[in-house]
Amino acid sequence: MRVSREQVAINRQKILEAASRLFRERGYDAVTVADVMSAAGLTHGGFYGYFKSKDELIAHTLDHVYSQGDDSAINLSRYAASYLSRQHCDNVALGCPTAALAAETARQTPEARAAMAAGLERQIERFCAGMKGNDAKAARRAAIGGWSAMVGAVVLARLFDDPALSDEILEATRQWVDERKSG
Amino acid sequence: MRVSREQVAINRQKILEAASRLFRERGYDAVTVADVMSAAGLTHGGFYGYFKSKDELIAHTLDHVYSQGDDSAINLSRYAASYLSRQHCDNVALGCPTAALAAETARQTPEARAAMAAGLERQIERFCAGMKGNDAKAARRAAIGGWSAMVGAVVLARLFDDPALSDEILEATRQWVDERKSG
DNA sequence: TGTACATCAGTGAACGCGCGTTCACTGATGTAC
DNA sequence: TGTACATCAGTGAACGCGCGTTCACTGATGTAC
Repeated sequence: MRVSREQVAINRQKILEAASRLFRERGYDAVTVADVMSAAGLTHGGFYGYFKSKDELIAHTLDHVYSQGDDSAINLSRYAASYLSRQHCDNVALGCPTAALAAETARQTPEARAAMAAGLERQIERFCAGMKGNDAKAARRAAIGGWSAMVGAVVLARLFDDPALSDEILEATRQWVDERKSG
Repeated sequence: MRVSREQVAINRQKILEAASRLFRERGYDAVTVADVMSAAGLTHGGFYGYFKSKDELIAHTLDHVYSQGDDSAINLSRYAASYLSRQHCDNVALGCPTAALAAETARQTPEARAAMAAGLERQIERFCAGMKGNDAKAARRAAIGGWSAMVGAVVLARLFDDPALSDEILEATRQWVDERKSG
């Protein structure tokens, strides 16, 4: 059952979207090619018409997810407020791919690593662009330090079953990042 | 070939040590029971005399690795200096299990999650105990914020193939944590 | 515009492999006398 | 202390399952006239 070129393009996006959600939620290894195709409304056999291998899917999914959005400046404090929220912490599947997958991605193919590394560089640039003050070096330090703290805090907060402790990690880091900015 | 009780205790430690190294290095899924047993100098069949399942090994390994060391106070800045070093960043296998495995552990069994969560709580307590100043709340915030930043920075730094960028993440975060402390 | 044919996206069975786990067996250890 | 036997840690073959991947086939799409 051949489908139209248009549908092929749509299906490719569906596969990437499904993969992006599932990988964040369960990690690369726990998600099968059949899971992804099924979530995209297709059967597993068709997968290899779109990608050469599961490894290629992983790299393309990272390219895809980090290519969304623009390169506009981001205000660190404002970003931290939503990044370090319970909502984001609970929503792994649609949340930050870095917080969900960074450590695992470091063990994937060079292509996957490169895709995420490129996304991170862009993210840091956007934070830098959103910094106030005229000391460029200090701004970059604050961008990197703040971003590290956010990613680390969400990773740690997701480990606690006790919501009080989990919230404390998020809230303490949010305040700490803010204090730092005004210090 | 039965072995002595003493040897059994030694072998158990060897299995846990091997698992702890391999899991950090490759992640839980990429390490097989046979890999662990082989690294411990045994064959895979004997595994189930020590643990009920691979999942139980994961939880016990986390218990094991987080139970090493005492509950003494840690100075955040001093700790950051070694934690955010190239040496630690490069040595995943013997480095911080939190940086290597936190996100993946959040998707493991409740027992594994609990083991790591308990380790994190203890770690935060040790940082709190090492804080100067008499504002307990601010100390705790600094302990949590600093620890989040350290974990996040190592996770991010490990993604970059370019050592200059990787070093920048580590160094910027180290300075940022230090600035914060003196602010 | 219609028709005939080539193309090829999608299907689902099948393959091979490696994994976690089980098990019959071996032989050294531990125990009872 | 020595001897005889029971115990059980370790071995490696085997099992069943699920995975990534392949493939023959189907039938709708795209193309050429």
